[in-house]
Amino acid sequence: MDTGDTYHHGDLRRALMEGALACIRDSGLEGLSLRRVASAAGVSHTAPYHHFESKGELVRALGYEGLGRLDERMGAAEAEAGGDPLERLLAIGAAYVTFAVDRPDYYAAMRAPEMAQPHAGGAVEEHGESWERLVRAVVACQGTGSLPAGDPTVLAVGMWSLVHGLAELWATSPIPALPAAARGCGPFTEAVLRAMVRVGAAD
Amino acid sequence: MDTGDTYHHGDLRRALMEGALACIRDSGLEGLSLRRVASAAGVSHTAPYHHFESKGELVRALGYEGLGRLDERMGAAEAEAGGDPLERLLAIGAAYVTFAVDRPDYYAAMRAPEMAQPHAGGAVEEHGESWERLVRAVVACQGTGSLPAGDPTVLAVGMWSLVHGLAELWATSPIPALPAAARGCGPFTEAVLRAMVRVGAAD
DNA sequence: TGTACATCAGTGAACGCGCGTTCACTGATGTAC
DNA sequence: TGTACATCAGTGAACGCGCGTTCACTGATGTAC
Repeated sequence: MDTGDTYHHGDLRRALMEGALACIRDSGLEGLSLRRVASAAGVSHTAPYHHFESKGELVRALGYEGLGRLDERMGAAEAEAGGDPLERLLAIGAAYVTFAVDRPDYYAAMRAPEMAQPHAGGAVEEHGESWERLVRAVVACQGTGSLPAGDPTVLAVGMWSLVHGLAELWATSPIPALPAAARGCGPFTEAVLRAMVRVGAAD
Repeated sequence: MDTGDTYHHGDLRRALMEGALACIRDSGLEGLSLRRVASAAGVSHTAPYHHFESKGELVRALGYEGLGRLDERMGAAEAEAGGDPLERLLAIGAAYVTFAVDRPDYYAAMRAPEMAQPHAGGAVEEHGESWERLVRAVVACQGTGSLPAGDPTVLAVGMWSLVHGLAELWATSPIPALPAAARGCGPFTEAVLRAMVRVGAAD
């Protein structure tokens, strides 16, 4: 009960990851330091090395976890959206932006330089499942004619860029300055996505 | 001729900025250090303080210069595109992506945390001229019916997000991994923009 | 159930690093008379 | 054209900082017999 609190910590690995996320939330990815994380977990600054080979490995662990969470959110949103392919596509996109906005900690870790380390090939490959989910959704839309025919990966890149950029703009805060964004991130995102997807329509 | 090379340097301020850009190109924004830049310019590491109050001011100088260059490029592309509003809009967007891809140094500086410093309100405000250029282009498209009616800022945010995200994806290198991107950044970007702008069209 | 021992998960001291920044300085340049 | 002087733009030594990482260590835990 004396040393029990810190020694043979229940799950220090987990605690370190949560602490690191909090640290990123507070001071950004560049403010993340192993020493800070360790001290936040109430542990000496060398203790993390029993759970992560290096700082980079911690970041990578967070990044991969984030990728997983993101894909879960996208999957859940897609399922909730019902049967219409375009609605499903929009739901996926909106989920991406929402995730990035309310989990900036994971989002930052996912895009950390350390994530490019293991094998160059990079993010699309890491985002493998999500990317395939997106392509599938685009193809489905093409099937019902709600998106024009043609190379689906080109449209998928467009959609990916759109939500990625939107998330980025929210994060760096120019968007909240817009009057139209007063309705909040979710609704505004949906408005933008719908507007973009209707572009060129006869209306 | 002896000390002439370094002492009362022709234009050390400029040399430092160029050195800093090179440093960012080589090792990214987080690899930028005043000491490295100074030594690359062949000058003691305290010399920069006669030209910049702090490291942050250097970064900000680069950022604002980058914003200017970007807007010039967008303006030139727009003018070259001729009279059709949609072509002009596409040219603006393509110029954004191209700039980000071939001047990653400026692009990084523009999005540096130091740029948020002066007044919260942020990037859209800094991007003031470019943002207005974009909105004008969108309104023109709505005028000729090549974009649907409605709040032009929503569409402008969509376009901005699209090119911003596309630039980001090129930079973090998932895009080059796509087979469709083999044709190169410029043509691929144009294909994506055209595809997105045709979404929903009767085709 | 006890004992011996390997392993695990902590500790604190120490290392070397590059960094931004301050300081007192000095030599070159430009200007007023 | 000369001289005196202010200013400008460099210099090198020094500061303190937080960082990642290594090291030898120690006490707790789990396991084999």
